[in-house]
Amino acid sequence: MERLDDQHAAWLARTFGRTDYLPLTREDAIALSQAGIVIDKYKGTHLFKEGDDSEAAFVIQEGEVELYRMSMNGRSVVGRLGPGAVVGDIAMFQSEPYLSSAKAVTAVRALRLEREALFPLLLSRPVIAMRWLVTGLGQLEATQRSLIRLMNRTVLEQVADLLLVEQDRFGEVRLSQATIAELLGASRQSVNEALSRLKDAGSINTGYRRISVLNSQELAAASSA
Amino acid sequence: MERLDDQHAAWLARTFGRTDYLPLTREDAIALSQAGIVIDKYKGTHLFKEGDDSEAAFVIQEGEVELYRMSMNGRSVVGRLGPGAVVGDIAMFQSEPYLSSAKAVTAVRALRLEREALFPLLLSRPVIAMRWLVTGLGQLEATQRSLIRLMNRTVLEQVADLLLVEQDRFGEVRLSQATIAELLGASRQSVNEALSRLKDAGSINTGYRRISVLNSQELAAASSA
DNA sequence: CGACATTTGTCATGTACCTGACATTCAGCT
DNA sequence: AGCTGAATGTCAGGTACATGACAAATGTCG
Repeated sequence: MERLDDQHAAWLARTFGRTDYLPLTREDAIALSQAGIVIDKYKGTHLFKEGDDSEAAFVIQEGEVELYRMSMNGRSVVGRLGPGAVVGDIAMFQSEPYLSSAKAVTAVRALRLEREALFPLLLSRPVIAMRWLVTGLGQLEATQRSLIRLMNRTVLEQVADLLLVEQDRFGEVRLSQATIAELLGASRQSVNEALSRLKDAGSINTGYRRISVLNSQELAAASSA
Repeated sequence: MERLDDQHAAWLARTFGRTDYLPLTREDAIALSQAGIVIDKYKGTHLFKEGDDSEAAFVIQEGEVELYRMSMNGRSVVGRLGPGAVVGDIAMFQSEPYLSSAKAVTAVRALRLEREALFPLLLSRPVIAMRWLVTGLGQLEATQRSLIRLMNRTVLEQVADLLLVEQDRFGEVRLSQATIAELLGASRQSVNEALSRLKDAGSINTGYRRISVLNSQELAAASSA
């Protein structure tokens, strides 16, 4: 059990709000991991839903979570979050119901932190509080980027920008065109057309649920960032 | 001088990341106000510009600040922030240059906190760190709302939503149509048309640089939130 | 008070994008 | 292998919105 804790703590120190200037001590990391419980969610299930009482926040450890909100005109995806990110904290700190839903798009493992356990922890462990702050501000930055991506831009430019941001270290983006369309609030047809054009220009290559970036320079130019 | 400090401290306790569950002691508030210096900015001047080295963060005390980014297609406004809000912290915590510009749209008074002073303060005063976190998450929430407002919505719906969020306690919004258009990333003409329609429907009244909300219910319906 | 700047109201034209519909291709499963 | 659901590719028609160009109204300042 001790060994498992250590492993978990090391993981947290590496990924949760990672900064070079805020080292997380072993004690800190263990305190964090012991303040919550690890939960597993199957693909497609919800961590929480819009309107639920915000009892807990979640630190994602494995998998990907989609934050979205429903409205009369369908779903609006606010963001997709991976390991190291925090979800559900906004509503919890504001003592209001969750304002968006969080769904596991893959199998997800997360650390669930109840309000009652988290607050004392943050107040007694400043480094954890700072790290939490850093992850939050990281999300704020990403959301600002999404905003900018949408404003004053054609679908072609939006797609180019999204591909640049979303590509992994192999230059690949593993999303269906329908998903990309949802992230951008555009129609799948428009995304398809944009991708075709980028492909014709030689900037990318497309496949089934896979897009590979061939020329970042050209893409950046096409995004008119 | 003591009295001035007290006054300042009381102000900070009231407005900065205000929560009912995290009381800011007088010592905390004074420590915060003494960690930085108060600066004044004339209308139209910049607190910082995109690309500048991120040396400091600012807590707005009076006035309004506009956060925006330039691109090939013109300005994209990320947000407008008033008293109690924090700007410039994202870049500072990430040790990167500012990624957006902050301009005073009115005369602005702000508390300027250098990186070197702020970090020790946050690490030694957990309540301040938590409050900082709360303001950050509040901004994240507002930005998510902006995102949702833009996605899958017509200009009419966007305008209706904006008016609901932006109205003061007298039901008034003091923005020019051009400014609203910029906030939404739409054209002034479209905003004008949307406002005309809402006015015809009796939901609002319009004047020079002023819009008064007459019927929030109808507006909410028109926003299809 | 009158001159000027800002803001609002309205038109005409072009186009990017959405909706809906359908054929084709791909991946996973038995 | 063959079947099935999911994802991609493509077309036609309609529309919301951008752009550009003015006129009218409102505020501001000498």
